[in-house]
Amino acid sequence: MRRDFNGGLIAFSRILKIFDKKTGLSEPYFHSQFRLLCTTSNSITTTHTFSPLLRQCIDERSISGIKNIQAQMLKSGFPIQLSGSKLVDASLKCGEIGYARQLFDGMPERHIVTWNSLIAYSIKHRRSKEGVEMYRLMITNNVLPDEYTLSSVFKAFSDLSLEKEALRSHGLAVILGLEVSNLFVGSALVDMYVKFGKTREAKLVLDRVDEKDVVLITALIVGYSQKGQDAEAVKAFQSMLAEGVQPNEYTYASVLISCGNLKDIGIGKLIHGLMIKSGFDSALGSQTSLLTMYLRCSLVDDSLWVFKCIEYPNQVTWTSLISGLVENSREEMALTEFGKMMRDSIKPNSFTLSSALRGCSNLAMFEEGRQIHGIVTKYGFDRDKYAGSGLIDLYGKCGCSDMARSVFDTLNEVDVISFNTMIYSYAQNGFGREALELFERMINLGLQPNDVTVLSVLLACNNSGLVEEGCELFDSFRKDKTVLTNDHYACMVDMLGRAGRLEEAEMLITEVVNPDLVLWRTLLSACNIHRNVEMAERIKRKILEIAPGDEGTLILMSNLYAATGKWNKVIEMKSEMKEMKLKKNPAMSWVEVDRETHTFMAGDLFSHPNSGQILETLEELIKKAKDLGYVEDKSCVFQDMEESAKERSLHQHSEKLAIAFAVWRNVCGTIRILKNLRVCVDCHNWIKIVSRVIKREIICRDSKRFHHFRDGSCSCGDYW
DNA sequence: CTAGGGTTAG
Repeated sequence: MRRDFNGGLIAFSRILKIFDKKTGLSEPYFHSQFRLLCTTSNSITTTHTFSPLLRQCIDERSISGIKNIQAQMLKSGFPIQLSGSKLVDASLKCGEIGYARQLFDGMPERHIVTWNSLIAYSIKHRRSKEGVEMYRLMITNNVLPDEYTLSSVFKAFSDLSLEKEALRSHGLAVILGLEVSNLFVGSALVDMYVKFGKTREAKLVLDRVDEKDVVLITALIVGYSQKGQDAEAVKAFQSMLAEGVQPNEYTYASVLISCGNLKDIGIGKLIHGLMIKSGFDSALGSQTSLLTMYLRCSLVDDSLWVFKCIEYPNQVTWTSLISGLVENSREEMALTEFGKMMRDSIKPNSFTLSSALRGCSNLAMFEEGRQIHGIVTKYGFDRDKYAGSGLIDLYGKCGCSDMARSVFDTLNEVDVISFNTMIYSYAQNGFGREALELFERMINLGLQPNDVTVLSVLLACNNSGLVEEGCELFDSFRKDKTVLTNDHYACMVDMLGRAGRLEEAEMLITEVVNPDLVLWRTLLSACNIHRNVEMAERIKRKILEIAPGDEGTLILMSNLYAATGKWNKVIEMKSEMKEMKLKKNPAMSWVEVDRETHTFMAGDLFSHPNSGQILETLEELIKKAKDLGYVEDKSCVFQDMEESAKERSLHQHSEKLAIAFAVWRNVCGTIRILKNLRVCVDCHNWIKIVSRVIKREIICRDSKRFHHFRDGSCSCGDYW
């Protein structure tokens, strides 16, 4: 025993010299540690006697058992602090941090393991604040942190964004030599800098660590991947292989996400191969990332194959599949998979629900979307901003901006994206004033608008004929040095162009560095509306330089020539289109009746099973509309034909067929139809009157926006 | 007796 004391003394004084020099810690620290060494070496027999009993208490999670043992310890004359760390550890393992803390506070001397246990437990159980407070207490009590303390406390610093304190403790790790020699400390540091968003610092730490292992390198790869430095992530992965460190499921899980972001299917498939070879292709986390990678690269079939191989997909796996399918325009399949997920009793989260909702809104599936709204409510995500923006998007795209607004108003937290979604809902439904009001509120709340906000606001002005407001806003955005894209310019060109300010619109395009097809075509379409053949021909030449034989351009020109009676030019355009083997997109409309979608094509009177009843209803509707003053507007027939044939062709437009069908099926409430093209003037006039005839609201979503027809007028104010 | 990394997102 004496020798032990001496050995301990020598060792401690040696350490003390080093510490003194580097940390300035004082003698009392040395004495306290030394006394602890003596007492713990005395008490070994005691703790050993109680160890099996404590283990039993832990197994049974019995805190009363622990208190029993504590009482016995006291009775046998041993002060708690001698075996306190065991009791603290056992209490923590029973989940009783309160009692552990009570024990801890009653100990006049605490072994470092006791400190570490409490700190680690607090941080692991989302009580980082308490963990850090303990850590500070430890320092002020002159207990020097060790590798265990540091590797847990760094996580708390990143949780609480305590960057300054983190740097001080990093310094301590450097002084103690733990940064380079202990992998736990090293990877905790790398992870911390990653969470602070400082991948450069993380890399510097990694470089200093003596012998790198898979966890350390993976922590860095995760950082690159999450910060969008995807090329760096792949590079780190490659150098890891070169150094002979074997990746594991965590490594694959994150590097594959970067491959997906890079859309680098070559390296993605190579890594898939490595995964199979090393057997990590059966780990759920890496399988999920593999699935995501294939979906990001638009290889839907490969991703479905991966999914089929997964035995027990979890919430994240399903969510990844559903959102990826929606992203790849496979909405129907996404909704089917969502149904399967629910049948498998896998709980959805707000990501799952917002993806499923996006699937519905892309297809304007109102009823299906309402069902999912029910699920949102059931799982308590009604006020969640992710699920909420899915709902706002759904109701916006189904033409119900008031319902969208009531969702928006109940959210418990709003951010730029919730505002954007709501402003866009107003914009596409033509509620410009409401959109602008919301935009102002967003600014007052101090939220920084992004490119989507700017586009939504301009679109709102455009769709409501608020040309002056739109121009003013656009000027202010330009002055603010907001980054304006071609989409923003296209919106302005459309706004000015449709208002007949064609020269101004053309001037605006000259500002754009790289004017694209859409921009010119927008202007061309404005020329079409205002029958400006001279300008249109000029624009047409410009477009055909960028995109020879552009289909949309030829169609627009042909329509313009038709509208101005230049039939020989029309024939010229048509033959050119024929030569290019171009066919006009057929005009189509959809209507959902009893959760079933029916499709109608212009001029197609016979393919629907109920075409007889539909035509009968249509004739009746046209007759009643005529009684209220409907007259065919033949200016939108772009073919050279007899007047009566023109009328017949107008009567066969797809939206008229769809509405007739909905009326025949006696759809209750609002009739909602969808169109792939813009609604024509004649149909617009007709639907306005029909809404009065049937005393029902008709909402029509065309390729650009919504029209709400009610009691003889339309929400667009005849401006679209 | 105490310690480190991952996958879903409007």
